[in-house]
Amino acid sequence: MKRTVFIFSSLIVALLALFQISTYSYLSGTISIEIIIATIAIVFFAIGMFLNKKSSKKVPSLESKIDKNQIKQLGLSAREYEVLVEIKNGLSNKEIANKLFVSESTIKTHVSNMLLKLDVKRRTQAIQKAKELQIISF
Amino acid sequence: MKRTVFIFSSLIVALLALFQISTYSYLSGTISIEIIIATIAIVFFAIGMFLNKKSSKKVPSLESKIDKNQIKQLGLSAREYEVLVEIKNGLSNKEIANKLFVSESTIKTHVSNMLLKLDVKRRTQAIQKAKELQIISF
DNA sequence: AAACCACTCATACTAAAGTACCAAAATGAT
DNA sequence: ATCATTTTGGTACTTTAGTATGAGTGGTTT
Repeated sequence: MKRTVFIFSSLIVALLALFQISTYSYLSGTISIEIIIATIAIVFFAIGMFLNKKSSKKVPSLESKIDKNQIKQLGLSAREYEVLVEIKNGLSNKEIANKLFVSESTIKTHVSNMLLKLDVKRRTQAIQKAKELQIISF
Repeated sequence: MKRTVFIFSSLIVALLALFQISTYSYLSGTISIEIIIATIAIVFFAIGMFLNKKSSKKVPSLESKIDKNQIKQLGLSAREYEVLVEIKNGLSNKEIANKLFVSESTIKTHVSNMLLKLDVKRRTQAIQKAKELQIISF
C-alpha cells in the first residue's frame, strides 16, 4: 500500500512536468506538436500497459492464496492443518507420522478431527473441500 | 488472428484521425493544447490497458486445459480415466460403482490398473500426479 | 478363426483408513 | 495457578482401499 501511494505520487509529478515541458517547448517553437503528441501517446500507452500488468498479476496470485481466516473459522488446529496439507501431497498416515515425528495413532486422531471439521467422510473429499475453501494451494 | 488484424487496422485509422483533428483544432484556435494532450493521454492509456488485458486473459485458460494426448501416452483407458475423475471428486469405490452402474469389484480393478499406469501407490497420490500431468482439471 | 484388448465380475487376502473412547502431557490464556 | 485447548498416544473395532488371480464377454485387428 505504501508503494502504491509512492508510485502514484511520482507518476502525477512526472505527468505535470511532462505537460509543462510540452507547453513550453511548443510555445518556444523548438519542437513540433506532432512530436509532443506522439511522446504523450507513448508515455500513457506504456503507463496503461504497466498498470494493467500490475493488476492482472494479482488475479492468479489471489487464486492460489490460502485463506488463513477460513482456517480459523473452521476451527482447524495447526497440527490438523499440517496433516491436511500432507494428505493433499498424497502421503499415507504412516508417512505423515514419520515426517512429523509422531505416532500413526496421533495422525489418525488429527485426520478424524480434521474430517469432522471439514464435514467430509474421506481424505479425498477433504482435498476437494479444502480447495474450494481456499485453504490449500495447487 | 483475423480479428487482431481488423482491430489494429481500425486502431491506426482512428489514431491518424485523432492526430489530424488535434492539429486542425489547435491551429484553428478552437481548442487549447492542454485539452488535446489530455485527450491523447486518456485514449492511449485506455488502449494500453485494453491490449494488456487481451494478452493476460490467455494465461489462466491455458493453465486449466487437460492434456488428452498425455492420457493416451499413459495408456489410460476411457473407464480408468472416468474412475480417476470420480476419485478426484472425492467418491469412494462403492459410490463410483453406483454412479457408473457397475460392481465395486470392477471399480477396484480399474483403480488398481490406473494406479499402476500413473505409477503411484494411493488414490491421493493419483490426484496429485494427474494434476501435474494436466490430465484432470481444478 | 485366432489374437488382442477393454470391460466386466468374483474370491480371497493384506493393508490402509477411519471411528470411538479414553487419557496423559504440553501449551496458552485469564 | 487454574482452566481450556492442543497435542500426543493407546486399544479395539469397522470400513474402505488395494493386490493377486482367474475368468467370461464383446469388439477390433490381423
